[in-house]
Amino acid sequence: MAFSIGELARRADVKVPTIRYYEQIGLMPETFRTEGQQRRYGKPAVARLAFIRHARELGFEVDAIRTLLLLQDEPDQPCAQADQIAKARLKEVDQRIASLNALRRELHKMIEGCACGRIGECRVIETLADQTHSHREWK
Amino acid sequence: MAFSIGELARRADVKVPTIRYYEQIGLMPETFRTEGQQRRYGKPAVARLAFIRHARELGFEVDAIRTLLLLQDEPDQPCAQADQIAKARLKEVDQRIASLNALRRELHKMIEGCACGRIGECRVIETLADQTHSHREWK
DNA sequence: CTTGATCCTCTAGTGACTAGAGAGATTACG
DNA sequence: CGTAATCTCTCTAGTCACTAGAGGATCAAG
Repeated sequence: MAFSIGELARRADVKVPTIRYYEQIGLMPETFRTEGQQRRYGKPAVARLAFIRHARELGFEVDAIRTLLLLQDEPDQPCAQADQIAKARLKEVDQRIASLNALRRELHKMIEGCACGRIGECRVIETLADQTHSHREWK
Repeated sequence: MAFSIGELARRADVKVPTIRYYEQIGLMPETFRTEGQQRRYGKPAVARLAFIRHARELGFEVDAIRTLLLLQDEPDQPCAQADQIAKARLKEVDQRIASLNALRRELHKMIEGCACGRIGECRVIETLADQTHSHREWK
């Protein structure tokens, strides 16, 4: 039922020291320990940790992830902030999807054009450079 | 025609020391200088820098960006590697889009549900946690 | 030709890990 | 039960991609 930090690392595909680091900065809660002070975890820790990993891979900062986890941790809190946080994240997510789609199209074109031996007119830079300043105001 | 590093920073929306840093690590080419050793840039620098900024925002590592810029810099190189690089990036981009879409749906649901005063069943974690290990093998 | 903004280099600090040392805990086998 | 192999513990230091600051030079406007 309860497993070690190494097992958790394997299950969530995150390195052991990273887990300890996440505990230190408060992303993962402090967990219970054995007599000899070794950490033991249950299944929820796997989901939470896997979530953090994915969110990081998607480029969210730890602070943003913290707020997302807060929504999860306290589902009964009044909507005001939660709604605001969710909306801000949504906006960011939409922008990222749009940018990635633009890049996707360009890469696709490059691969297509590749059939004839040369990359040819490569417009990767223009694709991403020309997205007229989409400043995200939340941090 | 030629402008300063501060002007470049404004146009590409990147901080001045970051530009110098990019030059140092070879993402931005060394540029010409004034008598007094101050850097001067032309328009292409703006596009390149804006591209780097966007790519970084999308979570690409500097090394990945370097390879993308290489495609741009040498459009006549034989297809073999270029094609491979483009394909690897495309795969990654597709995965990111998929993950972001999943997160998007969840956030949307949360905001919808918010109308009635509570967040209720929040499944943000499950959304991103359950994406069965999508190891990217390129670095 | 001065003055204030901008630029130079260099060193050091930040966030988010990642690696390593040295010591203690746990588990698996005989 | 003993002991060897394999974790795990804490702590310090290193990495990557910036970011900030000191101390001084240069530039452009008046």
